[in-house]
Amino acid sequence: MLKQDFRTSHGYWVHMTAHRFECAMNAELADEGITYRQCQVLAWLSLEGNLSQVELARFMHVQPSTLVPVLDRMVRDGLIDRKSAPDDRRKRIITPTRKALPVWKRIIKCVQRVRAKSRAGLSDEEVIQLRSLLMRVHDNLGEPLDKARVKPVGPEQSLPVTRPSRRAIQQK
Amino acid sequence: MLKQDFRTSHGYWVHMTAHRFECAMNAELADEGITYRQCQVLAWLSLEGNLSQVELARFMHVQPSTLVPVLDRMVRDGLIDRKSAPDDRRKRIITPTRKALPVWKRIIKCVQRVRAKSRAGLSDEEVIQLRSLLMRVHDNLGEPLDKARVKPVGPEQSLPVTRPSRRAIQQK
DNA sequence: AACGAATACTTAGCATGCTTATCATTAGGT
DNA sequence: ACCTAATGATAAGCATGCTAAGTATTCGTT
Repeated sequence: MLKQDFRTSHGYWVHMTAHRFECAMNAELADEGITYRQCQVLAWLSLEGNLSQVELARFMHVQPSTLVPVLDRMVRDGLIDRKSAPDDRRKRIITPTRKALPVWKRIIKCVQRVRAKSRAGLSDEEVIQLRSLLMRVHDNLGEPLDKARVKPVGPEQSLPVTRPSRRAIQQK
Repeated sequence: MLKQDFRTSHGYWVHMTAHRFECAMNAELADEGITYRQCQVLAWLSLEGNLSQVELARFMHVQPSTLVPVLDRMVRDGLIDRKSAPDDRRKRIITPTRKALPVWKRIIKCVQRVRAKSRAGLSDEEVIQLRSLLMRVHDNLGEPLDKARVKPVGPEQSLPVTRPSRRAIQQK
């Protein structure tokens, strides 16, 4: 077998680091009885307000069908509600329940702990540079599945904001 | 809901970039009828030689039980063999078949394409710096589950798991 | 040598992911 | 208005992930 030491590649380290982030988050979140993915749902709802399932899926860059069982469990656990939209009866609007707020507050603490731990020993400049390099690699890899999903039709009527402007993020 | 713009955090971009890497690899590998995870199995075998399932799981940083269905499918597809080890009949040694070699050669091409695409516009120094920053973040986040798995040779090895059980979460 | 602990693998159950197909509803063109 | 196409949610099938529990085998200590 041809040897190929991928451990020297940046892709390998992106993968390993993401894995550690997710494990660290899951370990912190276990006490809250919530998973990493469920926490992301609450995060996007807090940032963007109530969303339909398709909108939420687009923000999270997963398929709408992937979200169905995730949301099912969150409804079961009383973290969110699914309400039919009056203007379009196909849509189900996802809304955090009152019970979700205290959970979300504790989640923010978890995130801050993991973030602080992860950047120990790195200067502010290094963190910014890491983020900037990652964003460039991210953009290089294109839109693997959005392309097929986004309709390039017409005068971009309700273009559902795939991503925020790069500049807005940079200058923070 | 309290707003918390995680899109400015390096953790978010690690996550998003890893996702894109995996999608790009899966798209390339689809023609080979192989998945990202299966390709990693061949990669580790090519790098470390034949391994038992536990050894392979350790290299890949997944649980041994996770590997069972992955290896089942690879045996089914004729990519690997599971041979009982003569010295320890509990072990099953994983070996790539003859059929796996040409697949592996094409996989290397896929990896090289994705890697080249991902680092477009980045200098060698920037790639090295990215990798170096990722490794520091990776190390900061510690050993989320290796700790329980790697025997510290000490007297305190019976500690089963760090994470609480699913059921304990349910009844929160 | 005997016996309890550790190890290797498997199985079962849950939680994500994806693709493809289906159903209901809405939108668009004639 | 009418018919077709597009859209939103779901369902079904496959591929990973994890934990927990079970079986077979080996190790370590006595």
